[in-house]
Amino acid sequence: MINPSVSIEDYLGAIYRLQRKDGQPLPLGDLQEHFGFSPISIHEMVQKLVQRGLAVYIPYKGVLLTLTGSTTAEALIRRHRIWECFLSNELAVPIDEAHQLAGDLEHAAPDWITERLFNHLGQPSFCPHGSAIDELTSTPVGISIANGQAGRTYVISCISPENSNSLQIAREAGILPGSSLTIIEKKNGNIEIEINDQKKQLSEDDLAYFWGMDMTDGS
Amino acid sequence: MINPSVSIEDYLGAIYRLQRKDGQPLPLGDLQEHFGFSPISIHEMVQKLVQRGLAVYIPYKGVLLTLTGSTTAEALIRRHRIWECFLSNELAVPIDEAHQLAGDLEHAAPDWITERLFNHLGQPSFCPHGSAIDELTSTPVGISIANGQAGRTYVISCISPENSNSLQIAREAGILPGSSLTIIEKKNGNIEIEINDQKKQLSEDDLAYFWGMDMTDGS
DNA sequence: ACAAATGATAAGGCATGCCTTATCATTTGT
DNA sequence: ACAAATGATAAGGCATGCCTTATCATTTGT
Repeated sequence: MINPSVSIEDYLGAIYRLQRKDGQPLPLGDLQEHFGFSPISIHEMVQKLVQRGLAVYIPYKGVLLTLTGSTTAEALIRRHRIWECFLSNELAVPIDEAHQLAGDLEHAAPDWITERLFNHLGQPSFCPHGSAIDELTSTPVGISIANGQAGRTYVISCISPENSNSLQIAREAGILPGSSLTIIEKKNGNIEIEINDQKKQLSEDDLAYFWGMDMTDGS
Repeated sequence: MINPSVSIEDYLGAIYRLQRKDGQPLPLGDLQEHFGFSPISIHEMVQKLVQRGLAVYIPYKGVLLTLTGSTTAEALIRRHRIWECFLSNELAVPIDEAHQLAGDLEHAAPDWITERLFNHLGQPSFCPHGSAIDELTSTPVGISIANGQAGRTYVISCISPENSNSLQIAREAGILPGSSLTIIEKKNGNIEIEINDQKKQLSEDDLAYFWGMDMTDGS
């Protein structure tokens, strides 16, 4: 409790990231999908969070973080994003690998070290995939590219939600915050885009991870 | 084995650092003193190293690392020292805290990341307490200050062996590699020194951790 | 409204890395 | 050479975070 274990921290982070903005409890099924553990293991760990006063569990509904849980999760995610900045900006690690490694480093480095790192990095505002470091709960800027219109060009603001899958897709497609992305054509679940002067086909589901602002002239 | 656990790595590192240069086995008592675990736990873990082909155990004598064990330990210690450089040089973390934190980070970051960090840092030759990064087995330069002579001035080359105790003493006394240290007087186990224009009293045992070269004029 | 789907929970298991207690073997000092 | 000190090892325990199997409760869709 005083020192949450790595597992406890991972659960806190997952709940924080997966939670609904409307304050509704997060179904355990969502956590199960996220971690790939058995429902019983998820249930056990949630009970531990409850015991430690980090979460509240409403049977048949889901989990909610308490204020303590939420605060702890925020500190964790802040550490996570600062490490991502370091790995990406200073060591040129691709964003999907940076995300994964930050998941280990965030547990190893205490807050005060991470704050020094934050200053060392020049107090960046955003992590490499575009999430804000100081306003964790801010919603993505613009619209999801899956909802974009053919013929329009969008400047990517962020990749959200941040997970191994979305960041791997981003790396493979070469789409980063700041990239200009043009929608060429949409047809039955697939979208043809132009990015970095290259034409690509991506599924609507994959493009839902990308958020951006319409930068087409006159719009 | 393919992925040694944190504990296994810690044992490898400890054995490598504590091992005799003459190739004699390291008594388990030394490991016990280092970790503060029970003799049985030490014995159990050593058996695990043996099972994994990382060490050889000679009953009533001690442990020896195999080639694999030695190589793995060297990679670990190299990672350790590179992280120490980062924490000390870039984030201005005191060397004793850097040592401790590096003990966590070394397990979290894989070799390839650490190599990028090494390059990012400008391929430093020495870690903050003066141990070589590329020649792990090199013996300290000069003599141990505990064996120094009154009236002589030494430039500190390194603090060895590197452990929480020695590095904490170094930080508290303000002694770092590169520091000039003058021995004022030696009397019954205590040594009076001048460092950074300040006079201090340290025990012979504590000063044994510091190594340096005699820089007195004309010597 | 009721069956089917989903969720909760009890019981028991496993690996890891620690622990204590107790017994037996070897080495060491005088 | 023999007692005392040290080391080895067996047996059993504990917390953590996973697992499977099985049973019971609630919610959901039609």
